[in-house]
Amino acid sequence: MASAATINDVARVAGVSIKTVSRVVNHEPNVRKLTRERVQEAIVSLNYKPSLAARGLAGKRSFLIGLVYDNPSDSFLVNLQRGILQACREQHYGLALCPSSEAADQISDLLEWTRSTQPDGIILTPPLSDNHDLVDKLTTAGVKFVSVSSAGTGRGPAVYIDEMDAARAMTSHLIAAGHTSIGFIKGPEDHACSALRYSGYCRAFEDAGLDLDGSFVEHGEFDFASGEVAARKLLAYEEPPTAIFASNDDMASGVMHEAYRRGLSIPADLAVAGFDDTPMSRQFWPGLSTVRQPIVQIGHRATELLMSQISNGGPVENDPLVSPENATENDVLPFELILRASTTAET
Amino acid sequence: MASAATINDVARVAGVSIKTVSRVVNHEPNVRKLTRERVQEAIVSLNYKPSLAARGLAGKRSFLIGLVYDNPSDSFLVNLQRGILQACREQHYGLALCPSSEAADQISDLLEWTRSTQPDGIILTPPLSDNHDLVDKLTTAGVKFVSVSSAGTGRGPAVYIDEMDAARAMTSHLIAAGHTSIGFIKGPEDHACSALRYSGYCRAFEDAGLDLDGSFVEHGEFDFASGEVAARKLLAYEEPPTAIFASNDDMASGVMHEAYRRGLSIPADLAVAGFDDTPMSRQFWPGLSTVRQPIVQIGHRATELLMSQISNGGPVENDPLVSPENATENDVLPFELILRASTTAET
DNA sequence: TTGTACGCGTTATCAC
DNA sequence: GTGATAACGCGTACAA
Repeated sequence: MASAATINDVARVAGVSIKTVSRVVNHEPNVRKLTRERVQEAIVSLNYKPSLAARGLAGKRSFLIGLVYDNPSDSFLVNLQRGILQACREQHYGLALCPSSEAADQISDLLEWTRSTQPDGIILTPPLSDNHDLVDKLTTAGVKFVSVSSAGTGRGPAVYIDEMDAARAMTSHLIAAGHTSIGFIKGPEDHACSALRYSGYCRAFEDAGLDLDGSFVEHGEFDFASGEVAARKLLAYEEPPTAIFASNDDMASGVMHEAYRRGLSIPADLAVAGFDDTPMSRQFWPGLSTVRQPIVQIGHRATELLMSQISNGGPVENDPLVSPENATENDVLPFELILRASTTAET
Repeated sequence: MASAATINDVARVAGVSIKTVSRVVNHEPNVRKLTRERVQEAIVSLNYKPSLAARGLAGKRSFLIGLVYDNPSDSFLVNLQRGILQACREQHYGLALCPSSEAADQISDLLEWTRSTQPDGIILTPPLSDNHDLVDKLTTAGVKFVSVSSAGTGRGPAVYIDEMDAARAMTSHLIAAGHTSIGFIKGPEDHACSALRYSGYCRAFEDAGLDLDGSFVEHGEFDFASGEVAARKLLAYEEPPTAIFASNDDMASGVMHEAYRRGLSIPADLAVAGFDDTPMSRQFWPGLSTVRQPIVQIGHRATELLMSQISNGGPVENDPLVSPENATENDVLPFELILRASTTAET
């Protein structure tokens, strides 16, 4: 194939200097309308595309952002990627993936990756975004980032939902349905959302003036197997709970499995609720009540925040003039309670 | 932060020329062991990482490969990425994502993407890999690629499983379990695997000397909703099939939903089988019998093939000297029949 | 408003 | 075996 056209070719065809072409390509001012049009014609006719590599070398930007993750659920990762890629396409950016290596030193690995790939910024997902040590090191290393995290720890920009409120809403729904004995399955400690979801569960009990029976709380690892194990414990009580709220859908599916194994019927004998609204939750029988996070939007918004950080040369400052009370309010996106048959009589 | 060390810094510290450093970094010959060690020490002490951008500019390679996809299932995409990233890490390559745009002209969009991102090669997934027009244009454009596809169309290297044989095996399993009336739900036409899986289903009937009742074949779109619709039709017959083989798990979950809605019990009243072994299939009640593709390995292998294509400067030739009969045999990976409770009496 | 000259960090071509 | 030096394609001073 003919080697691709360069900026020089465009300049020659348009009869201008490469600098002018550069101006047009980068939408800089100080170019006459006529000249701009001539250049644009040349660009089209030559099918010219700027080389990312050259731009990265010459300029300071690589036009690449990184997505860093550590073993998230499939649908979370895919939907996040969807939102990010959508925003990237709008801004003519590329996305490079950086799955955090399993055993090794995650922090230095990530730092090395940023040094060789040189993304203009990165998006951090839980539980990495909840790792203060990591976040601090990124900051001192001058790496721009945005967290997708439930922990508004004030350590840089973040996009998230109100996990506490979401868990409270789901628990309240169960209480409103008549349940007073509700089991809860917590997530792993290194996820900030685990504690938040748990506190939402507790809050709902307080709201309703109910006593919290601590023995109905089990610990899980956000996966199917740990949900099964936790359910086994919860259902072994003499007077087991009549509802179980697992703090994510995978664990909830484990609960359902265990319930069916014991011949229980859902929701008649046991109501089950999850969190995340994975595609699975709709496909189960009965459909699983759950909390939907707008993950695609979260990815999109996080990317936008990252972009503005990149162009401004620093973290987005809260602008007290614009929104005196809570300048980062936009970063908290709304969740949605999805009620299906696993907690309600009707289909 | 201190600006990152460059090849010049390394050269200075090691007391050699930059070319020698380059030789060491790229594992080229013609460097004395002693020199090599000195350079490596300098690299470590300076924490030097070559700049991808500069390499891309100077050399012809970008050290980036692209993954092109069009709306695959979450778990397929994630697992494929896993395998690809694993291989990428081994070869010090980066992965860039190219989700094929929805409505617009997929082919020219993809071509433009390759021209601006300049990956050293791309990995094509179904149904794009089954699109002859696309594949031809990539070939004439000189873009190196590997297909992840069931269609060994001879249009370039591909990695896949024997879809026909897999579907035949699953169908045979159902027949062996005593079913003679088995419904089948096909996938969309633009996926090459759809026809292959269907022919496997037919083959199994021939193998068993059974008559094929064509009226038990429905069409689906590889999603939950179309599985429900197809099941509704199949189960509406006066003498409905006693088993349904949906050609992917999402459709199978729709079948299970519809079965439960009608008060049928699985597998007693209706056996259900799927294809893909998505995580979901394990989490359903009862567990869904399905076919497991080694997707992670497929991604890994496809990346390896792409890499060798990149270094050899052309598609991997079949080497008749090494494997006279079938030089591309390695590219057909084994599938695995996963039998769970949805088709068998035992749990 | 436009153009010139230089540098970004690496690879590649030759000499030595 | 090793080392100067010229590309690679583009951004950015600074000059015009």
